[in-house]
Amino acid sequence: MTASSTVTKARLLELVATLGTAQWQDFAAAAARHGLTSVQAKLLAQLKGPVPMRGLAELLVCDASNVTGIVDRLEARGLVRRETDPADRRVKNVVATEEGRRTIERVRAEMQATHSALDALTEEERATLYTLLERLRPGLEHRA
Amino acid sequence: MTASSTVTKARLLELVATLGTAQWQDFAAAAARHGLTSVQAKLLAQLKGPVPMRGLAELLVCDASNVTGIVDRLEARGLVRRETDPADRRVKNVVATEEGRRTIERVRAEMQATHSALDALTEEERATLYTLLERLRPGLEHRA
DNA sequence: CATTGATGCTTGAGGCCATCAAGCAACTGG
DNA sequence: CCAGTTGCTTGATGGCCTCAAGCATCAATG
Repeated sequence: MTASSTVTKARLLELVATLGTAQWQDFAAAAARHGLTSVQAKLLAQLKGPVPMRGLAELLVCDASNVTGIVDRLEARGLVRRETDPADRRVKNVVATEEGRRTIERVRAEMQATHSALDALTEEERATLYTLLERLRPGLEHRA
Repeated sequence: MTASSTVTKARLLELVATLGTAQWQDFAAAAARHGLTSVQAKLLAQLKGPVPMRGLAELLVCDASNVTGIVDRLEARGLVRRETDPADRRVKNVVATEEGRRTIERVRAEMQATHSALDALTEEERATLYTLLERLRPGLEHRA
């Protein structure tokens, strides 16, 4: 049993990795069609409301100084805006402009490969998949 | 039903994305502990046998000229070797050295977050998850 | 053969991503 | 008011990535 379990686990791991990169490339390709790099699109996707630079660095798991450049480029295209926080003038809150929101929404809609992949499942199967994946989350996320 | 189905689909999509990036960061962190960038590790992971540069470019979905640099850096560290193909002297087959194989094997083993996440499922659940994910593959992969 | 074309790889220029160290501005506690 | 902390930016350095151009080799044709 240990043996067969190990095999299943290794294969499952590989499958998850394969699908993960396929979805990522689907996302990157959709973003590229709108002149965005994947990281720019990912940042834009996080902006449901105003988020300080520091918060973006944590969401993207990278250095804060890196965020400066990414936001610079998005701001230069008018997809994003910096607003200095009135309560603490050190922090700059980043908000998506109307065009930024429209753009990221289109990117999401244009992830055809991902959408068609999910369409291959019935609603019930999607629910099953969801609960299984939900159980994976704690193990994957409690890392720095 | 359309409405609830849509909600489930959007959430599922987001969950898949979240887990995908979490796993990728687990991989990147493990690679970094061995002084490898994520792309270098990913390339190394593809080398079950000799693979020509062109083939690596397809596997990594990037330009061939990019592979040159990545292999250069891996070769400089002795993790990989270029062998010119005897049948066609234009092609260089890349093979992992013994150290390269050992290194990537350690990286795989050290993906603690991923392993512990999978340990949260019973073997039966893993099997279910596997078949569900397997059904997603065709939709995700038949894109250029 | 010799030429023409295609294919595999590399090089160089240019741009983005990523980190680190250093710095400035603004808040905070005493 | 002053020392320390925090949020952001800048500059240096290096890796990733693409495109255009180039060299070497192979394959097909006359």
